[in-house]
Amino acid sequence: MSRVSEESGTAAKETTTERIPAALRREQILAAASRVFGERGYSGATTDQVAQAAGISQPYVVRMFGTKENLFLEVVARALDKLITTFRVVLAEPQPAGDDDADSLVARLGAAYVDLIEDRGILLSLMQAFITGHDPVIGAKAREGFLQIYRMLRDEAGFPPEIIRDFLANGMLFNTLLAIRLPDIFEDDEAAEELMRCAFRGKLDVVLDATGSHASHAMSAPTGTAGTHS
Amino acid sequence: MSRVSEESGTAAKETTTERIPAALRREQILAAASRVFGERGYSGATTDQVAQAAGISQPYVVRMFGTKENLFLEVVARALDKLITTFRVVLAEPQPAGDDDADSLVARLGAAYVDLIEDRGILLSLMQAFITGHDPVIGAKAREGFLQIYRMLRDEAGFPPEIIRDFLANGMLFNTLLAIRLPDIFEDDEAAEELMRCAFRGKLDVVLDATGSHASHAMSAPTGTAGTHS
DNA sequence: TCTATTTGTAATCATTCGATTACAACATTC
DNA sequence: GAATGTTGTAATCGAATGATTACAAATAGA
Repeated sequence: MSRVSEESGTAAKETTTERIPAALRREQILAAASRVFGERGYSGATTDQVAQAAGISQPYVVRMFGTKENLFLEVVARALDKLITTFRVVLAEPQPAGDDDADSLVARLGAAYVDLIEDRGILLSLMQAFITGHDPVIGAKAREGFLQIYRMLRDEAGFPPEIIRDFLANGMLFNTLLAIRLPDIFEDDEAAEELMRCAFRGKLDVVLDATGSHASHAMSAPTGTAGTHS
Repeated sequence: MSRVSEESGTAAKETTTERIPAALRREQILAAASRVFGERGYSGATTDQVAQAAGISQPYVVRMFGTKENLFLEVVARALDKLITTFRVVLAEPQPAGDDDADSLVARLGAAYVDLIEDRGILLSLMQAFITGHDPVIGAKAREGFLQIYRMLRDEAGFPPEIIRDFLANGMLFNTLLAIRLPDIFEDDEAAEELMRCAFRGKLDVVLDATGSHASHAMSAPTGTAGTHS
């Protein structure tokens, strides 16, 4: 795929180039960039790939955000905001009476985290930022973002360090399994299936759905959950 | 830093360009590449950076391995071998009588994993491979490598899936904390310190040592462990 | 309608980077 | 001590890519 804007491509992209308000176009670019950066990483992604995914020209992407780095930083900031907001919503919910505090709250936060997979690119863009810790600018933002999550879980959720550590550990495993594209081989490798059934539990369908890896295969618990419940 | 081989640089590199047997030079390149790829990732690293870290010219690096991709794949394969071997050594050890099986074995495997930080780049190169799962070639190798670890923990260590999941989760968190360079701000951020004390436990010194983040600071348990015990 | 602003692209530039080529210096063997 | 192989680099090529420029077309405001 070269640089010329050949209409009608095979990959998913925003078709039809019309005049759209800059603010809205900006959102489209950010959404496209989130997917592209999440997949290829900061260095691996190109502004042209983002442009094609957004259905516009490469110069427009660059002019809208000044630099590729600014675009990535904006994507990461948005992803972090979305994550923090999602957690705060869960924290604001009344906990289902009868459930013990911490244990159930952790489970609900974890479920909310997994559900973020629907907004493709958010989790992976964040992970890509974490992995780019060597970069002076991106690294600093990544560290601050990671610690912001930690402080939220400590100061707002009231978790002790050990609980937070385990929670973050599961999150990083989830990110890694997504990044390595393990869902792609769910049906072809028994070990992959076993690990993912164990790691994703009731959210297995959500993950396989979002990653486009087959459709139905349940076989776990007879507890409802037939279709997708986003 | 351009491309000409200016002798006497500031960064760590293999000085003095002498004639060295190809097999040995190959090892030097792999060691350098492990560090560079671990830091910058596959796309972010350049063959020239590897060459400078190895103290030789860029064309020599390319000719020795054919392509940058081959070099990365070799680095990752070596890292995986080292990891598997390390785990097998732990499994072959007689468990300290009196300790319950699984729990202590997990702890010893985890400690061995953290100690791999001494061989800089191994853990991060593996993590960088995982995160490059979108690439057809690298991704396939990464998935297979990840599953190889899983199968080893299941079939050789005899762990149930839940134990393996928790073990891998802690490993991914460890990798992420390293990649994001959290040790760099150990002294500057209380949340970072708290999280790392909790996540690294008795291995805190080993990590801070290996990452060059300050030297002594103990303050945890009065249980020996004064200096570095590699 | 005339002008100014906004929204967009084509063309292209300058740099970076993986790879190739050609060649030099050293070592080994007979 | 030539001949041959090994170890290494300088020079450079071509493609990729982030960024810039110049310009076109639509839109809004007077």
